[in-house]
Amino acid sequence: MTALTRRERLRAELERDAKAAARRIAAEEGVEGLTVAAVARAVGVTPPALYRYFNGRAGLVRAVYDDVTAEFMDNVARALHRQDPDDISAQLHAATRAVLDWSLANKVEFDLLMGAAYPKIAESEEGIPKVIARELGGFFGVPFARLWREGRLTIDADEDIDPALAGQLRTYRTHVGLDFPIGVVLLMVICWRQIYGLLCMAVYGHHQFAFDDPVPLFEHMMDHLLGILGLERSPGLRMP
Amino acid sequence: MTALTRRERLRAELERDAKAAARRIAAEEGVEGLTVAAVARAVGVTPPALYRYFNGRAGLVRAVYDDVTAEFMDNVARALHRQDPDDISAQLHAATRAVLDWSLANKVEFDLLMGAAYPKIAESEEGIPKVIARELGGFFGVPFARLWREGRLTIDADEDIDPALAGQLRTYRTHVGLDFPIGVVLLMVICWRQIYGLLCMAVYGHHQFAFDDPVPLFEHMMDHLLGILGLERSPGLRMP
DNA sequence: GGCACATGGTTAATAGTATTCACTCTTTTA
DNA sequence: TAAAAGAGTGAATACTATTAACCATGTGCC
Repeated sequence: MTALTRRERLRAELERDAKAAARRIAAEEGVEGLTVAAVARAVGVTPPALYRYFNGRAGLVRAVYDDVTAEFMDNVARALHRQDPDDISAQLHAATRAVLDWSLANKVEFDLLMGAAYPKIAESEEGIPKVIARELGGFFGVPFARLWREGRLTIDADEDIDPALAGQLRTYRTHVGLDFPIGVVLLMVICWRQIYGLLCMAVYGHHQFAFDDPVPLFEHMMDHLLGILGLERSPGLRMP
Repeated sequence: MTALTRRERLRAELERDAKAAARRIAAEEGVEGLTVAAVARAVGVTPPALYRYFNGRAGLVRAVYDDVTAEFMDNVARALHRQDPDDISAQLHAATRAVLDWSLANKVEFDLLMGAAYPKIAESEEGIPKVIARELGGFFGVPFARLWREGRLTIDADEDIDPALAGQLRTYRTHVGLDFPIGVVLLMVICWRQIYGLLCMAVYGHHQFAFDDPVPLFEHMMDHLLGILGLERSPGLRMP
């Protein structure tokens, strides 16, 4: 049973409302518009009251970050699991497209997760939960691992990789907790580099004067990336 | 002769000092730390005085943006012109490396030029000078044009490019004012996508837990990009 | 030279922000 | 039921931007 006292219930409600207000304000006004006073107004209390719930302004930003991270992960995971479990091409395509769509629909949040606001959060006292890199690496790492097991990837041999780079690739592999040659990790990074560049172009509006709609570039890139992995665009791709 | 009145001289000096202080403060404290009050303190006047020089806080940010843009352009141009004028590989390599080095040494400024702060500036009343896209496109566009003229590029034929994408590529080509097939533009964008992704990874510290030093990844990427262009790493590369 | 005007600074005032502290009212608990 | 704990408020401090009124001084003209 919900053996919640009246106080606990009210507290949970206000915390929920405040988080929701913070997310909405951040999305509408940008992170710099996310102020303690604005959230207090939105939930109908005075600013000092929120200090019983959050660690000041930084705590509000952090709360939004945690919310947004969960939403993002969920989004990508659902896009991936919407595909045929044996259709790796569709899985990678859909997951990547989900990243693009979410990022475009949530530019402020993208900035928090992967942009300029990220380093500040990472350097905060709480830091970034290790889970994230592992989980996100996992989304893409698992299909890559399968492609490798099935012998479909053409990868560089360990000894052909610059030792400095190889060390970094091993660190990354350890972090996401997967077990395949660092040549596979290198392939993942090569793909991510391009995806991330396209995301930043689209979200930050760089070159927007020409590439107003990022989808044509995205689809062209996906064809290229799937090609690198020995795959083709899947006819069974399921978009939401 | 410098027929400057005392007043004009003092004004020029204060403007110069204020701009320098603004740049320093932004670099040290981040753009959010760049306040009218802080600059006023640094140059020894009261905050309202700066309103005779800048359009408030937004004007200060804009002044820093303009300064930084000029510095960035100059940096890339000098790295490029330091190379043998016939060594396209060295030119592209050096210019790209200059972009990376400058971005890492000036993370806040990078954010202003190509990151989250960029859209706000682009949407301000003054907008972004058209010159920039043209100039930056030119740095890389000119070597690409030469490679194409020399018949060294393998590019997609116009009719093999998705019409939606082709239209965007034509817009881009018009904007930078160069004259080659859109397949060449596509190659440029493919390269930029990867460079930009690597820059954002390095500057924003994404995946920093593993890729603390971005240079190994950068050099690996350059080998790949030069390969796409039918080039090899130049032995004559001159680094500063 | 002296006078009028333009320039560029000041102070004061308004309004917004974060944050801490002391206090009070309410709820919980012993 | 009385003590303790919790959660809000109001006041105070210290920042921030920005505008307005004001004043001193430099500039240019007669």
